[in-house]
Amino acid sequence: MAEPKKAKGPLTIYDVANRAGVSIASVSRVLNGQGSPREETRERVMRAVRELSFVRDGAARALSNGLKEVVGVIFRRGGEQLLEGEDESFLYIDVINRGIEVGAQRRGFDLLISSVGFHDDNVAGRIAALAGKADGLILHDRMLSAVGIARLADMVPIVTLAGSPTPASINVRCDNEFGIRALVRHMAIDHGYRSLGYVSGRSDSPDNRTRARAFESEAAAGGADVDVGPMWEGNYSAAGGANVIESLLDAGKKLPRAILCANDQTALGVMHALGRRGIRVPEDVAITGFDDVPVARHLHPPLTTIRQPMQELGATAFEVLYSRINAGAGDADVVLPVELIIRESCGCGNADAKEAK
Amino acid sequence: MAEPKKAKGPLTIYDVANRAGVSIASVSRVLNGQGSPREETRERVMRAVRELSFVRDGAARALSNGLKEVVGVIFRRGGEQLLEGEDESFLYIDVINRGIEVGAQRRGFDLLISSVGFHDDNVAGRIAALAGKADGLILHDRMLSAVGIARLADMVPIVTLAGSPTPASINVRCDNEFGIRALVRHMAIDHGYRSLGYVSGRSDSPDNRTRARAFESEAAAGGADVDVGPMWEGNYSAAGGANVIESLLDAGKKLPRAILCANDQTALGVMHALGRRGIRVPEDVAITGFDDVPVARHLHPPLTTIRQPMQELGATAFEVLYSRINAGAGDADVVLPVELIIRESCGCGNADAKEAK
DNA sequence: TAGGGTCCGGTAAGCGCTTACCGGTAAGCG
DNA sequence: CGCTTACCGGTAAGCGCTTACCGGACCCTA
Repeated sequence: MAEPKKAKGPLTIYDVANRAGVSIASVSRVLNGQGSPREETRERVMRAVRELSFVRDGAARALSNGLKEVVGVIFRRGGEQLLEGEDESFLYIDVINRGIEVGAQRRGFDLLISSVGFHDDNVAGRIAALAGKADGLILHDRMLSAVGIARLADMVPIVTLAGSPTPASINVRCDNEFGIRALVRHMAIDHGYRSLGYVSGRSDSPDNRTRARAFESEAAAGGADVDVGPMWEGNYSAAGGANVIESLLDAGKKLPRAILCANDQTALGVMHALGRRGIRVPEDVAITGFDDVPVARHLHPPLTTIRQPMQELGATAFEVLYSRINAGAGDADVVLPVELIIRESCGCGNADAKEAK
Repeated sequence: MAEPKKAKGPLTIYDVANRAGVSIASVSRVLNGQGSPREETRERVMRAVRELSFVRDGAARALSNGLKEVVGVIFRRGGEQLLEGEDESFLYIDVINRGIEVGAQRRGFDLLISSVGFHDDNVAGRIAALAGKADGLILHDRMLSAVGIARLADMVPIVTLAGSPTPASINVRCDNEFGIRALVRHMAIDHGYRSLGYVSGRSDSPDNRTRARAFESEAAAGGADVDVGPMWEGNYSAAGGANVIESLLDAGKKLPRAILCANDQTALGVMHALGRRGIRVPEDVAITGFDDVPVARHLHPPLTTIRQPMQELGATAFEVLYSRINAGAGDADVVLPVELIIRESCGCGNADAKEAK
């Protein structure tokens, strides 16, 4: 009864070596494709591995190699409402994360994800813990201040998404400026709307600041009237967008002919609020979004928006990080192109033909 | 120039010990809250940690502790179209994953995620690799056969989602049967529809089989006519749902008064197809979904469906896995309750009042 | 003041793997 | 037939951390 079957306990490379009648070094070499083991040796090892269904322990490999083959991704989750099925913020981040994952897979990396709640204290601690488990980190928008990033950065390589580059980190984003300008031109020139509004995102978001600035500058260039100001401040959420409309209307303001929204979620909220007040889209007020999240095409009317290549954004973020991990250099600010997606909320006729799959 | 600042290279516990003038054991003890270090010792260690912004290496800890504090999640991603912004399957899995993540966080675990494409070979290899990096695995629907699971299971603890329990693994799912029966009753009894159809999901999915069976049995109990058969076979995707309708119509079949769909995605496709043929929902044909993904409420008309507590499903899956990891036992089949969400696609009047946030 | 009990904190082993290094065997050559 | 060269494969060190074990310092009691 001392050793009838096995000592159990997770298998190690020693068990495999025993079974195959070789040394652990040989097992390791075969498994890594290093050196040039004799054909017979390889066979025996592989057979033993198969028979025992052995898998090397990732932690031990990481420790020995100095490479975990894991990248951490960290982002904020909605709010308290998370558990009530709220959809805020869901899509956008998840789509990007999938892009990261696809990119990572190509290099044999896996994604370690971790979210923090809006009111979490000790965000830095959570991030640091993640850093210890990964070879590099990808931070979504607004996770950490520049100094926070700097401190982190001499622990592990950092890439931020939709943030701003810092001396210590690389940033990946889409061409916000081009997108907004295209939207403004479509509204002001193609449709001839003379009054425009912009429902902003969170005011501390770099993406949002760029968008707002581009909006004002392009609208001015087009000679359109512009509505901005504190009443137009949203927060990237549907509720935020709805609020802006509600308070504008409650204050007796007249809405502009067309409203650009900081992102699709906001546009969704805006359209809901408009609907509740009996204001028609696009007949009374034209609406546009930004992002082209999957749901955008299912809204009523389908949302005209800017498509961010979200998957690619993620994949690129990973690739950039990967080369950093391997001591590679590269640009500090990577910008991906966007595309104008015309549907109906801007006032264009039924675009089903173009949208049909 | 031999050691002006530091030898660089990632910090270790030795660097901290040096700086604090104590031994590595003390550093470790302070960091883990083990033993009872003198106040002064604790202070010095903490200060050194802060000054160096030191973070323990996760791999080394994992190796030493025999606990990685990581759970792996694996799922299939859509298809080739992934990169074209297709939304198939997105929501459902992502929402569950977030639930897992929230649950994991409570225990100090992180999520290691990995997807496999539909046509990937070597799925087992990918899963095994993941297993090596995690303390346990959560598998989404249809990742592995029962024998595959059995083999995996003596490597790490396994929990499946929406699958079937096996001797070696635990399964977590929602109460499909109850949900479908509630839907059928609502359609057959409350609305009095006498002919019903069911557009199925993938035929190899346990969830789908249960739903189909419940549909037939409850419809029979209600004395309604039932349309089933090979022409009604979908695959959980919007395209699949649309196809069913197209081919039914092309074959000159008459549609039943109400159609239940295996999930919301399918319902979405069905509604699109119906719309293209000029068939009104719910006036001509009533439609229902299953899942209540976030987009369901934004469809036209808003979709009547069954709400799965998706976040909770995920959180529960984690919790179950966690207790397994800690040698705990527990039920092999965990079932969570569902809820009937009545909106308008079933023929009920505008339900905005109930749905308004 | 000596013996015994408490606490702290240091030393060192070991977690499972990779790999530098080295010794042994076989093949090649003169 | 003896020596060189090549090629495998084994031994052991070390990755960064946790913790069992042990010894020293200090305090209390007799």
